[in-house]
Amino acid sequence: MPPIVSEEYKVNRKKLILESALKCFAEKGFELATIDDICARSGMSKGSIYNYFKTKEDIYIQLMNEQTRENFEYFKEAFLTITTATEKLQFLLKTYREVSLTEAFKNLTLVHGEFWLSTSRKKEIRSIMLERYQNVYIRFVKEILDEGKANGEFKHDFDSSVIATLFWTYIDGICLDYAVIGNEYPYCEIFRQTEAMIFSLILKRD
Amino acid sequence: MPPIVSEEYKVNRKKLILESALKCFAEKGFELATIDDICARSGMSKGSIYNYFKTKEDIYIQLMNEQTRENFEYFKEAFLTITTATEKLQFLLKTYREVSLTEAFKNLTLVHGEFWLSTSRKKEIRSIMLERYQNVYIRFVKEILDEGKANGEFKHDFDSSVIATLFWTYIDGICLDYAVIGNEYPYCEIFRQTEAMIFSLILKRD
Amino acid sequence: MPPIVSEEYKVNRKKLILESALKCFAEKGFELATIDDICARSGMSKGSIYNYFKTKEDIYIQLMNEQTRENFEYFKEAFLTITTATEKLQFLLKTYREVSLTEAFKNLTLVHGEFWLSTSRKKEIRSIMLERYQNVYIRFVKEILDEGKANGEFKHDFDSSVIATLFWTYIDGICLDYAVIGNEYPYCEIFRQTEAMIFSLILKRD
Amino acid sequence: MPPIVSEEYKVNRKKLILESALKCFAEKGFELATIDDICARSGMSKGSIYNYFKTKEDIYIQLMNEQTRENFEYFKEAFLTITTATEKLQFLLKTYREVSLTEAFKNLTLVHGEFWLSTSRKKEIRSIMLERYQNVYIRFVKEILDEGKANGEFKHDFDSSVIATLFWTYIDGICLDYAVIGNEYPYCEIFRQTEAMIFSLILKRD
DNA sequence: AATGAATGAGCGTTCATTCAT
DNA sequence: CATGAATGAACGCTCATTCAT
Repeated sequence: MPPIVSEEYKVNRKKLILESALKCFAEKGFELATIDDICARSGMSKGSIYNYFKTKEDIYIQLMNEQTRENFEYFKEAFLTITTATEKLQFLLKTYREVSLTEAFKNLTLVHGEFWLSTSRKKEIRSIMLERYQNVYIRFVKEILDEGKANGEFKHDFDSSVIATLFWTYIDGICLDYAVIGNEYPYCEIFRQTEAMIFSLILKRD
Repeated sequence: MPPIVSEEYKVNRKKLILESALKCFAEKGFELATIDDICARSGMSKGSIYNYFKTKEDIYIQLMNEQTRENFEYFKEAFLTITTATEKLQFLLKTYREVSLTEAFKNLTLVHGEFWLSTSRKKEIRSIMLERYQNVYIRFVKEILDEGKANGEFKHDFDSSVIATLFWTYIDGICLDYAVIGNEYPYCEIFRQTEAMIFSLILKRD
Repeated sequence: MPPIVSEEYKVNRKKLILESALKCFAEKGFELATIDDICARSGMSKGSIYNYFKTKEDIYIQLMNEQTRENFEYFKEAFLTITTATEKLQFLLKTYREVSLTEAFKNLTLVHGEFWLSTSRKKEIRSIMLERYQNVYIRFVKEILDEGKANGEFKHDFDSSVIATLFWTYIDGICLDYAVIGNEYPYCEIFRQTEAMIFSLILKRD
Repeated sequence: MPPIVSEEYKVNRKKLILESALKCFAEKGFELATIDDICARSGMSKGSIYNYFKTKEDIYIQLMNEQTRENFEYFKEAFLTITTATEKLQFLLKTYREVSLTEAFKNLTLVHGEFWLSTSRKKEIRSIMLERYQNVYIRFVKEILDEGKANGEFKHDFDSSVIATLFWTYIDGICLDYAVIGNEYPYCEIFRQTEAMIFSLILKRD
């Protein structure tokens, strides 16, 4: 009657699969990475993996959910000690600027990109992806922007929804191109320039 | 032994394959489109297609070469009657702004995106893609920027290489997100805003 | 070491499994119904089910035994108040004629059919199925026929073994075709006609 | 431009696959026989088989079409020299009676039976099977019966559609039970008895 | 040059059964 | 006796590429 294995055990198994999958996806891309690859990496059997996840796609979805959750928890945690909207936005940008440089993040970006693209043709996951995009990513930045407006930090003559979209579009563009092109990409300059431009759109001029 | 079929014949066959492939890739994506799809569309046999192209990838590469060539020929042609660098850049942006809205271009963007991403993992085509990126795309904008600098239209305190990169990064980001998200994406505002920002970086203030 | 759980408990558990299995088999067919389906329906665990039954096949076998036992108990019970062989046969036919029309029985027929067919290729269960066929089904009708002969109700010029076989062959054919074809099958006419024919074979003419 | 291989070559390949499939299906049943089994038997590769057939199901469907076609061609051919409806029906019954005894036909019956049963749960093939049942099997017998009515050979007080259905129901029942039970089944007596009964339903009494 | 039949490794997924706890 | 996580062989099917004609 009591569970045979602890909840913790199961959580760890799932984590193991997700970690292994992430490595595999990063290495070969989502499509090219096989369930067998994930088995080999995790040391688990095929059947076991399918006990924890419904499909290969499901692994990706949950992987992204986990990552997104961790990301935004990290930001929210940090924001407890940050009072201005300006600093929050700076923190966000700084985080992306710094993490983008790691090899792991570059691989992750490629996987995300691959999935993001495939989204447009796969009806079933499209809504999941778009919902997360709108309700997590866009909303998060929009709230900072609105806070800054209310604060008096930011101007009032911009549509925070549009600027939030623009924010992520630029981040997407930068991360993607950097992930593909690599060190030849003038990453730092582009990032700095973009930050400056975004702030010039929203900050009140002195 | 003279060739049995004329050079022109062969060029036309190749063109037919490329056109068919383009439609197939746009419809289903590069990975999901099959050689059989291309056969069906072109009315040619598999063997025939492999006479003209080494691999499926090769079809894509040559397709992109052709498209890129046509694109920039179009721009160069147009530039014959455009004298200022500012107007050239405006023309470039306007072209992308307008074409991006077409369904066909959105599908094409997805295919390019798919391939651009996969580039990072496939050694063989990586150099081809990067070479084109640098020597065609970046260079083209860079030359306009440098011309503007020389002209006195633009400021001198920016790195035209960086701004050219930034230019395409933003275009990439916008086209990609728009292609995936669709009509919910505030395409026009983002595009206009981006244009304004780019010009604010390079134009001399009055 | 006395048993930890009562015999009654075990009987009930078994019954629960058999009932759940019956519903699952009827719904999806024997092959397509999974042990997990049966778990879900019964609320029991996989391990538990395998404590009571050796294999999935074993579940079917015991299920059929139970059903057959109940069937013939029902008939025997009813026969206590029926004196003539003619009426017994009529009762038997009437029961099948009426029950065949229910959706549940149609699904059951499909499962039996599926298993009956597979019987011919599976050595292990073949003898079980054939034994039941001969010693229960055929014998039951044969005894009625012999009783009728002894009674003077029926003629003596038929082989009761053959007629019993014929009886079930026709019932099989009718139930099966009706179960597959559905409402387009002229069920009533076929059944009535068949009854008439069988009786014309065995009844003494006036 | 001309086909690389002759039409005849392709027809033979298809025939080879169908023959191999039939043997595999007969040996193991449709579900349990694998495409690999068919490959092994035919000496062809998996891909090749899928060049000729869309799915495993498709192999079965075409196999049955071919068999049905051959069957009824055989009957129609024979009927050219048979003038009375009575004799036609007798020929039909005789053919089944004789062929049923062969091991090959028994196996075939099992495969047909398996598929016939599965029909009820598979929407996609249901219509194909039922259409063939009604428009080929039932119609064929019905036409003989109507011919006999018109001839004056048969009575007029029966519904030829119902009797045709009854005809095949009995044939189905007999073939199936015989295929499963084997030599213990009193095949000849059952068949003779059934023939007599059917004719007693339709023949005018002297 | 054109054809298209042949190939076969490879894929994601299923599921009856086992067995450590 | 109960549990349910683990197993892994097996399946139908795909598709880029080859090559005999």
